[in-house]
Amino acid sequence: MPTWSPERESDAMALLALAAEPVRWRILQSLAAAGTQCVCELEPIAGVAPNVLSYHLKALREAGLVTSARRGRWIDYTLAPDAAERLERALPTSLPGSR
Amino acid sequence: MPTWSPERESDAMALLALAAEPVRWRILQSLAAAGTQCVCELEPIAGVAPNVLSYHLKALREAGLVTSARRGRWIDYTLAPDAAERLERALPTSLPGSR
DNA sequence: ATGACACTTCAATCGTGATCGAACTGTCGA
DNA sequence: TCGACAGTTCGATCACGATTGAAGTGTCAT
Repeated sequence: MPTWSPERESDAMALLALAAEPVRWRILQSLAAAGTQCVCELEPIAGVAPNVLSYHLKALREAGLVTSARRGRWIDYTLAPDAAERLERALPTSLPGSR
Repeated sequence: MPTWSPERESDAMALLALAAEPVRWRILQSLAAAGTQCVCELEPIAGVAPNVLSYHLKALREAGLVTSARRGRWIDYTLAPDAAERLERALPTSLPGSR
């Protein structure tokens, strides 16, 4: 079995669906640009209520696109190291040969 | 006016939403691999009824991701030349400086 | 000119995922 | 230990896009 497990098609679509949602798109973009940010910093960027933001952050977490760590009262979110690569590979136009 | 207009954020999300749908994802992937294909060739790949396929093809057409041309009874679909590039740029993790 | 074929369009229904409101957990300061 | 703060979770509702079924184009062969 390969050390690197290929993303299945359904995973690819799920990943793209995650990125296609406005709130999550902005979160990912902001994290990609700023590195690590706590939820309170993401809130104005996302432009939604805390519970809605939390809902989307959970989705991103469960997909492994972001990681979270508590720092006192706050919780910091960071883009997963392989997030960009996984998203690129999820595009239907990315040729399968090029990893 | 520029021949190439920058993709707005909302366009980026719309583009990703198009690619995130299973039927359209397969269409795009197949066209990216095979070049040009008529609807009857896409039908088994998409795995849906003709009218549903048509619905999705229309969405891709209106987004400029594919082009269509009638050839006798058949209609050929081709991936737009800039489709792959536009999709890559639509990812929230693609840095804005690199075009 | 008529029927078969290849595909599109339209109106109506259905499902899924995003949002809302409220309650809950965990952390810190006074 | 009490209250305020930072986030999360939960159940219910809503909205929107995908599907369905049927009717409508356009093209070719006979």
